Order: sequence, then C-alpha cells, then structure tokens
Amino acid sequence: MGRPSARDQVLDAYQEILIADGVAAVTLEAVAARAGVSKGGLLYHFGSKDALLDGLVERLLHLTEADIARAHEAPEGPLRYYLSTSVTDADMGKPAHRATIAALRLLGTDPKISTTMIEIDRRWSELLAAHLKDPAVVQVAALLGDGLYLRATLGEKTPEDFLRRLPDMLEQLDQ
Amino acid sequence: MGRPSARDQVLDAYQEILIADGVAAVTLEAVAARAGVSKGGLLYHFGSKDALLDGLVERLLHLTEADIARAHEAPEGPLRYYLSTSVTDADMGKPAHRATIAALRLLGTDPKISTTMIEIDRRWSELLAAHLKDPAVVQVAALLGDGLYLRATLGEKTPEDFLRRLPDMLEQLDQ
DNA sequence: GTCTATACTAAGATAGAC
DNA sequence: GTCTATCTTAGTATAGAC
Repeated sequence: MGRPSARDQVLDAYQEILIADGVAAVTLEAVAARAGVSKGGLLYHFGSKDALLDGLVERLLHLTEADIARAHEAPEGPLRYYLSTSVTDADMGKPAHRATIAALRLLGTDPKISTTMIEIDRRWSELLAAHLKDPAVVQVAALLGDGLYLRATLGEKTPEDFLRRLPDMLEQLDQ
Repeated sequence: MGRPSARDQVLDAYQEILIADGVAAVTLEAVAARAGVSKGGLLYHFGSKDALLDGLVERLLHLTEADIARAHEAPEGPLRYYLSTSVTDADMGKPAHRATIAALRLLGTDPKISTTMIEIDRRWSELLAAHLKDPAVVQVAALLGDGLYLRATLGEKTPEDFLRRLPDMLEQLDQ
C-alpha cells in the first residue's frame, strides 16, 4: 500500500470537503489546508480547479472498474452486490462509494460529471444484463441504484431491512 | 392567468439558466439579463443570491403540493401519475418538473435543497402508501422516482416503452 | 419599481524564492 | 516539490438617482 502520494492526499481532501461541506466550501485554499499543503503546493499537482475535478472523475472511473470486477466474482451475485454496495452505512467508507457521492455534489457544475455518471450507469447495466432475464428488470435495478445514490447524496438513509428485501423483490420480478 | 410579475420572471430566468447552463452560469447579471431587468432591478425583488434560492424552494414546494393534489384525482391512479409525471418528454414542460430539475442542480450548494427534496419524497410516499398494500413497494416506487429525476438531471432519457411497463411491474410486486 | 455607478471581497492563478 | 507573495478578475452587494 505505502503512504499516499501528496497528489492523492490533495484529491482526498477535495473529495471529503465536497462530501462534508458542499461545493461552495471547495476553495483551493481549503483543499490545500486540509491536505496539509499550501495553495502553491496544491497547484503544482493540479494546475487548476478544473484539473481537480478531472482528477476526481478519473479516480471514480478507476474505482468503479475495480468495483465491477469485484461484483463479477461476488458470491452473492452481481445484483445483490450492486444494490448493497450502493448505500449501506458499512459501505459508506468504500472508496468507490465516497468518490461517487463527491462527484454527485458537482452535478450542476460541470457536464463532465453527467457524462461520467451516465457511463458508470451503462457499465453496471451491462453487468446486470448478463445475470437477469428481463431487460426491464435490469433497468429497474439500475434505476434503483441511482435512486439510492441520490438519497445518499441528500443525506437520507434508506432502512436496512428494506435494502435486504430489495434484491429478492427484483428476482421475483425477473421470473 | 395574467402576465407574470417581474418577480416571477426573475425566478423563471434563474430556473432556466440553472437547467440549461448549470450553477456556475447563474450570476446575478446573467439572471437579470435573461429576465429583462438590470442587476439593481433584480435585487429589488430578491435581496441576495440566497434569496433567489429560497424563492425557488418555495415555488417548488407550492408546485409539488398542487401536483400531489392532482395525483389524488388522477383517473390512472397516483402510482401511474407519479411515475409518468417524473420524466416524460411531454412532461418536461410541466412547472413542477422543471422546478425540481433546477433545484437538483443546486444539490451540492445549499443544505436547504436536500431538506426540501427529502420533504417532497416524504409527501409523495405518503400518497403512494394510501394506494399500495406493501410498504416496501411504496419505497421502491419512491426510489424509482428519485432515480428517474437523477437521470433527468444527468440529461439521460429513459425509454418510453419501459416507462409504460413500470407501473404494471410495481402492481404485480404489490400482490 | 427599476436603473447606473461603484465599492468590496473572495478566490483562482502566476512568479519566483527556497 | 513546496512555499510566500502578489496580481487579476468576476461577481455580490450597496447607494442613490430617476
């Protein structure tokens, strides 16, 4: 693992401020402070605020790829993996999850966010399609994932017991 | 109907810029220009940028209330009304819909947006709960609505034929 | 109720030392 | 690779005329 590079620490700080305090709180100064570097130091790694966003998008894409690979192998199957992954408190610490929530905070600010989220949706749907019969159920599952992420971004938690029932309901629908 | 007040025109401009160009494009100057008034004129109606956001939230709450009242009477039933309402191209012009998309653009910028969206979710769920047997299906329906709104915000359109099947699937699940 | 002019501030970015 | 100092601009908000 090794200790994180300064670059990664900056990206972490960016992400965490985004999640905790919202887009308005993300100033170069605040990010630098949280990462333990100066504004100049930060700008060495990311030449502009926009570069910071690009960095987050890139990270999100990588983490998602890794997550989908894991879903492929998951003993409980991709559907359960996908839906639980989205939101449980236990998973809130999951890197892919945090990066997604952070990115969603930037929704209105840059079109790159939208295209990235659409792309991620597409990849998960691809995986789900390979494991469900009915394409409509795939759509439902993907849509539910999106709903869960929106709620997580709103700070609303979805009841655990409902989350446990969810995959069963979808499988019933897939008959 | 009467012609819209200057105040309303300002709010319209704010909303439309939000939807079309995102949060960064929303400057007092841009909003004023689009509303056909000067910066000073705008600030007479809304004393600050924050007041503009408050205005949108208030409008959204009113429109939602009216929409829910309509859903109550809808011949196709609240479930169908809720799900179609969310996203069809035909409904894109619907005031409640546009206000919602605009508000979602502001997600990361102010906690008021989150609390408002949660409140709106709650009200729709209340209505749906009165017309479905299984509380879990109510949750699913509400979550799907959220997912549809997130996708609309992303600019991704959901296939019409899938949308038509959706309520039937949920009713099947509710047996 | 709306306009013009202007003050003020915050924040992004550059330059150059270390 | 990181820091301090500084420049620059954009954008919010105020004041006061009409």
